[in-house]
Amino acid sequence: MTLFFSTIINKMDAKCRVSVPSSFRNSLQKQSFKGLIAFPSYQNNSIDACGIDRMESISNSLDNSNDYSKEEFDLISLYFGEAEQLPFDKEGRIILPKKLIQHAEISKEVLFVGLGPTFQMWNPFAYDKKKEETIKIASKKNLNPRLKPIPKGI
Amino acid sequence: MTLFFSTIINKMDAKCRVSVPSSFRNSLQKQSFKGLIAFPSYQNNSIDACGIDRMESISNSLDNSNDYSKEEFDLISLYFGEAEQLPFDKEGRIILPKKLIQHAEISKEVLFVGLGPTFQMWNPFAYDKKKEETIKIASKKNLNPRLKPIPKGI
DNA sequence: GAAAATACCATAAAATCCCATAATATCCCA
DNA sequence: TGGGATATTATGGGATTTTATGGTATTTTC
Repeated sequence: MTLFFSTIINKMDAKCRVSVPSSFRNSLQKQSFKGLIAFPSYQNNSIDACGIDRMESISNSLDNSNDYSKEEFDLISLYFGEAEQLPFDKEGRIILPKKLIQHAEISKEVLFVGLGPTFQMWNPFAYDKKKEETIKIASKKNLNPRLKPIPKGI
Repeated sequence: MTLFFSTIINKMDAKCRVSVPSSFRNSLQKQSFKGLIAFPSYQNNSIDACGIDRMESISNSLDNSNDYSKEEFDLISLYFGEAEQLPFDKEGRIILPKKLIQHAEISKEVLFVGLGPTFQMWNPFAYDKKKEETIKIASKKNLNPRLKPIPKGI
């Protein structure tokens, strides 16, 4: 299983090319499609992304399970429709499509943030704002990042 | 299951390299990612760390669970973003990123302390202070290490 | 043929490898 | 059990490779 961590900012050039951070790239390169799958997040101005492996397992799970609600099914279907398959060039860059750039309001810099099995791309400024908000809400509601018990006991 | 014990101090060099104590290293080397995952602790100026196996287990339980509110999920996502995946070099060292060095106020020496399924990295001075405080409070409240927690509000 | 997309090349900075050494720890056998 | 032989650590520094980022050339598309 591939997990994505950390936060990295890279530059987007005039051709809309961005280096995918090497720590992300290396695991994506090992998958059957050498690149990433990206879609506009429906929750905020960011781009959701993952490797083809995850898309395949989601697809399998959808195909084999009746436990998804109609609403979930519809949402996932929407995601498939809006997904873009972005291959790496020789240097490990992708080309960001205009639709996604507009959705995330990206201009010169792209912030990559790992979320475990997936990651996101942001306008760095927007990410900072989101981060502050998250912390504000968490402290107001007295949440902490302590995870609920881990089932297997690792 | 891997457990980390004991306290070891190692030197950090000019390239920010630190040897991970061999007793910690051996179990981490056996996991799918040869290295460790490190986060800034939200409770104090230390660095929390564990192996990839633990992260995979946490990630799986998150991915399959509906028990988290959106706010909790956002907060946990933040922590994934602040985590760093630090691979061993051939000598069994990691390179500490500046962000983590600053968070833990580390300069030349790194104290590793095992906490069972996880471990921490500290500035040795800060750890001594924390240790003293912990002992002071425990003796005042006459606490003892035991298996079951003492009910809150005592 | 013009515009867009893609491949190819170049470079500085950073990360990583590789080797060397000294200090420990561990082994092994009398 | 002792103590020399061997292996493993921890640590340092130079050499090499990778990464991020440009730019130019070539191919594709309509």
